[in-house]
Amino acid sequence: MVLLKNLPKKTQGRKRIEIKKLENLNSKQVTFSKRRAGIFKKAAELSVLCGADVAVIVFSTAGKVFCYGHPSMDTILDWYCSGVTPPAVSDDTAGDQSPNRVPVAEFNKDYMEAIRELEEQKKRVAEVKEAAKMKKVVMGVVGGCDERFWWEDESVDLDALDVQEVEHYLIALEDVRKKVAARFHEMKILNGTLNPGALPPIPAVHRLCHLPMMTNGFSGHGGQFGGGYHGFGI
Amino acid sequence: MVLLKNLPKKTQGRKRIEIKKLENLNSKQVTFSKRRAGIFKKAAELSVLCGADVAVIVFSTAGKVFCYGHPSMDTILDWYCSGVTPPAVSDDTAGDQSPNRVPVAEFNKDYMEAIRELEEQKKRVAEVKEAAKMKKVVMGVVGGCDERFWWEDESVDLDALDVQEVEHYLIALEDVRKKVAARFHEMKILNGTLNPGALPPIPAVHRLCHLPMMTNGFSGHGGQFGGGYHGFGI
DNA sequence: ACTCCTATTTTTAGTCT
DNA sequence: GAGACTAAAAATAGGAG
Repeated sequence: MVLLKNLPKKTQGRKRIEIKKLENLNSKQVTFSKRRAGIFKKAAELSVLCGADVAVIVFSTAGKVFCYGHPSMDTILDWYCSGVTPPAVSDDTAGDQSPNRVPVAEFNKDYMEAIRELEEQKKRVAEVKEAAKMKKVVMGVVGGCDERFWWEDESVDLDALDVQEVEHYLIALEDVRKKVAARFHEMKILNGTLNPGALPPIPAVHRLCHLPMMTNGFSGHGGQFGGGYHGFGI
Repeated sequence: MVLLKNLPKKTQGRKRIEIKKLENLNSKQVTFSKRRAGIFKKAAELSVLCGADVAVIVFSTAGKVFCYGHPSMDTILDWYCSGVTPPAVSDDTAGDQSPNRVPVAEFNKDYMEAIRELEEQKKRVAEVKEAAKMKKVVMGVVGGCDERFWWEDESVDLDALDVQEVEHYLIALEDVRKKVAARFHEMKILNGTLNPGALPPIPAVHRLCHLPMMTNGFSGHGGQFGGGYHGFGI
């Protein structure tokens, strides 16, 4: 048995609305923000819960773009556009047939694959080649292991590197930053605490779906952590 | 005053779940279906309510693809990928700045050149890998901090960190990146490669390629939900 | 535009068919 | 898998700061 008092209502609460174009500019903007955040959150949850890979792109009427992608926008669009079958997961359902794919446009599949492979190779070269140097420099900032190593004597001095080395270094570094940033964004989205536009965006990749030749792609598939998000206010 | 009888509950109703990978295959599939539908519905509602243009791509773990797009998948991806500016629309909200759109030039890297470069890189990879192995071996012998290159996916488990830790990590990284970027810029200037003041040091954070464009945002949706949808089982 | 609030609507986890 | 059902969880409209 519960006795319910007739308390005065503080707000009228949520109201049902019809799903039709909102005419009021302000409420349209507010709704856009709220629901956009809602969709990104749902997308992130879907990817975590079900191991699904998801991309969401939203254009506001003002033409501003917002997107979310796991493991990254780049990866999903690559898969989608190229018709490449994404890697199956171990606990995959058996008896899966080839995915029905919707080729977005004509493009050169071989070219895309070559580019992707090339970028991967480049990345590996850059990472491995600059490994020790990179670690040294980063350790200086991040701190951590204070052991001394054999390579510490050769002080990693940025001045000692040539332009190309520094550039490689920078590219690898940017890649790491992307991974961490992506993970950070995803965590915030899952957290529901995301403040759109407040954080540095994940650099997206140049890609053409319909044009004959593809991008030089700084491809760099966002990495295994994914979940990139960027946007710029409504 | 309301008297509530203690009726026997027919089901236990919805239960709270943690947002983490679902281990049970069946419930994962069911959840995938339900939530996927939920996201598509939300996307459609967003586009109707706010006149937004939206695309959603979902890959199941089985590699099957599902997507929704308004006005169409192709349109959204074209806009997103190419940076083409869609026609403006009267309905457009004021105050749109149509900011620095990055031209998508630089796209027609020649296929042959890409292949050739790929071969070159492949050759280098072998030797660089060898060098890396040696370094690792030496590191192992030296002992102490037995971590591998910290930025390798295996050695830094971002999933194991909480939001604050990742944020800290990110800040530190960004710091390093800035230093390297500054050095890079300086070198290029010294090199004569770059005219002083010509460009900001590192585009990283500004390197978005698909910058805001005007949407045509035509809301003359055929039905309540425009957009296309297709998909075929999990 | 963003945060906080709360009443209400909407979604969905679990179960059965 | 796909539907139907229920009750609890989550999202959100509207208002205030």
